[in-house]
Amino acid sequence: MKNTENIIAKSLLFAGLSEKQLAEIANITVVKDVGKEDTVFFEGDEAVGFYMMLEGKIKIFKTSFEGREQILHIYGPGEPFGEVPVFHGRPYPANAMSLGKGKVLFFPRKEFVNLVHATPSIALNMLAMLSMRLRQFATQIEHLSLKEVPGRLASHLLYLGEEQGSSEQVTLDIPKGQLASLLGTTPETLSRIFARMSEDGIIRVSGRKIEMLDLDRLLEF
Amino acid sequence: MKNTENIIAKSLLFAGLSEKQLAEIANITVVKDVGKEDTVFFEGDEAVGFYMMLEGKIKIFKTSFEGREQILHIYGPGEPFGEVPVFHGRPYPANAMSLGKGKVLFFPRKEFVNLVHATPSIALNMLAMLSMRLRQFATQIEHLSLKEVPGRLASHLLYLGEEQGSSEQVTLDIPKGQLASLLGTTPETLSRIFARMSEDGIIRVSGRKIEMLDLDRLLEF
DNA sequence: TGGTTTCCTTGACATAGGTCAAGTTTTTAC
DNA sequence: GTAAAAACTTGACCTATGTCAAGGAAACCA
Repeated sequence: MKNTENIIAKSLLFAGLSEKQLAEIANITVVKDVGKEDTVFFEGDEAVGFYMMLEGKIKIFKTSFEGREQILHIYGPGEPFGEVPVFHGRPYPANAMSLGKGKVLFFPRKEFVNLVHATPSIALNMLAMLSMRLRQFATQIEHLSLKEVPGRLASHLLYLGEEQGSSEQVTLDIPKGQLASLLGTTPETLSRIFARMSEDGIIRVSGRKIEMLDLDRLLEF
Repeated sequence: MKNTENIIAKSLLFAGLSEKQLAEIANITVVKDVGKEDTVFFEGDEAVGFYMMLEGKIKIFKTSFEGREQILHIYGPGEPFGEVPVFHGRPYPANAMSLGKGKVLFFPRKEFVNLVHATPSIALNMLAMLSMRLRQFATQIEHLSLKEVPGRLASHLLYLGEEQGSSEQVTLDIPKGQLASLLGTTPETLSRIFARMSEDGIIRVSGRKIEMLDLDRLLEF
């Protein structure tokens, strides 16, 4: 339970709260273990609350009738998910599935709404959180509509570079098939683009490690 | 100014507030006239506040390097826009351009943030607002990635049908070229799909009026 | 460690939809 | 009301990327 409170305290959502408030929050939550490929909720399920990742990774995604999948987000420790329906009472807009073994923290809707009413700074943090997500979505829409797959891949690699603090090499944190789904394409196409970029001397791929050999051309996409 | 307060009072964002609170809100705002194709803000501009549409329509959009455009939203009277940067201080994530003559209401950032701090129910309304937008974005991403253009058009027509309370005929509220940009395609492709659906007896198009002749097949997309 | 399952890659192929260009129609403005 | 501008349509063409299929590599499990 130490770990749980630690993650809550460090999360953006609950930043700036007092010890006492944090304890109150931890109090209304329930920890759940999730196994690999466990579904936490399905699109259309009634939303009884939202979650925060404690350990592991979760993907939020939509599925087409034919079975193709588009990942909307991948979240890790400290990041909330499934919070959208909390504020207007409709069902979950997408599916949530664990990418491996892990733990999630569940916040029951009613208790959390009370907490928000009583704690304005949570509301403001949540506003900041949702704003960031809207911004991310706007970028994702832009990329899907206006960029080709190589451009989306380049953006993602550069993003990983920033996140990992390296402009020379990055390590994919998800399987390539999942990356394809995040970029709105298929594993086959992604694989071909990795191959082409390698031939062109822009990157060098070995497993999940990617060396970025030519940042200029990567930026051009 | 009567009209202005009326629109504020009826907006979802300020629903449930007292007369006095509404007057306070109206007090910090400035009305601006916009002409056809006036830009209200550009992507990357520093966000000094946000807006609410009073009269007319505004499009929020991104542009690719080559000049193609993807519309993210089209808003009408009573709907706020440009509010995302208010809550985390970064620049506007997209462009806003008027689709015709109209009026917008400007809310300076600082004053509005104070108001939100002082009025928890505005924060909660805003959370509901942003949640709805996240949901819309999720749907838009789903459609861009997982549906073909005919499917996106069909969804849009059915959506207009609901909005206009008719399952037989709808009237486009924007030019077809703009609709193409909203659906993430080009005018040429959209035009062809209109033609094809007409040939197939699914719809009948005359100018901006569209008769939906075969709802079943429209739903199948 | 060996075997099985999952993941990734590559080839062949089909096609949705983008681009360029040339009308045609509709709208706008004087 | 007419001319100019904008919006829309249609044709020809091309390419990015999806699908199906099969082989290879890597990861996982007992």
